[in-house]
Amino acid sequence: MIAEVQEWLIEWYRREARDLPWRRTHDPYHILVSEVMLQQTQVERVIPYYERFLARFPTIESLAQASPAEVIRLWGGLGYNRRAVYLWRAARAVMEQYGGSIPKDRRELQRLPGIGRYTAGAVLCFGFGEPVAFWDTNIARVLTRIFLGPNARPTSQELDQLAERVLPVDRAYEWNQALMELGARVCLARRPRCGDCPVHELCRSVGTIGKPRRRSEQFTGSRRYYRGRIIEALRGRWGGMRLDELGWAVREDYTPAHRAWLERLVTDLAREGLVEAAEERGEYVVRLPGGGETGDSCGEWDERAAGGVKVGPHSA
DNA sequence: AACGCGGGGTA
DNA sequence: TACCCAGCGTT
Repeated sequence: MIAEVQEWLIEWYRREARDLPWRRTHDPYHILVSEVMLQQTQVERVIPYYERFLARFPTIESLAQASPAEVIRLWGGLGYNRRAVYLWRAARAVMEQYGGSIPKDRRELQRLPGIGRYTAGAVLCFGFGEPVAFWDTNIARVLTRIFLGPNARPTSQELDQLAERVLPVDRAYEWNQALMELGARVCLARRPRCGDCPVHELCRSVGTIGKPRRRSEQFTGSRRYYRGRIIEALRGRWGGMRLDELGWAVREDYTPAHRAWLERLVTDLAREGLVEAAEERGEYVVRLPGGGETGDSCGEWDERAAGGVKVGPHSA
């Protein structure tokens, strides 16, 4: 049963696989960039960002030498901006701790910022060609449906064991890619297209329907929305912005009465390394980290020279 | 275990 | 409008 699923699914993948740019490389750095971008983000949206990012930062060293501000700017529109900071920090860490070579070890990979269980496994398998088992939401759904049935609710550990048990160690790359390809195009969460599935004859869930999603909350006007607006406003401002100026840029009805609200957002963003808040000439100025006149266009950005996260006075 | 984190495409 | 989406870090 397992061997048949492996055979049919991989055969289907060889015939049907989309020609995605990260499937044309085994460079661990390129794979890492693609996997971080693909976290919670659709394939079609990632493709142009992936191409642009690697055109600007073809090596992990070039990424490590950039300012976080430039990486955040290049990330603009992709969403989850913290990923840009994590990726940049990971590049710095690889340069400093591993001499520029991404570690070929699961635990060491998972110590890097922004790299969790899934991404570490994907880098090992797709970058280094290691026969490792791992799972994301797609793989979890596909494996659960095929091998456990429509009512199964496996724990994380059970999914680890299942993925491990059904992994064909001599064809791990194609197997893992095939599972994700099937999950993305056929074995859909809500409406699986079992008629198009290469393993529907073997699947324990064939013909069943996915469970309804939980309602997504309102985005416009949310905290997330304004965080995104703040980063977007700062992307076009190399000199930074005064706090009130930033307030006007992110909401039409801004008044100084909103200042405490805005300060809270800015200090949280600063703590996460997405912005830099500093007092300059008596003004409270916010900018992307390392994006000021001191860094960016000329040479390597130095974290120590920037002095880490600064937060200006809370009084007027 | 629960929560916060973006954004654009599509029905 | 509401729904969808190759996770991770924090609490």
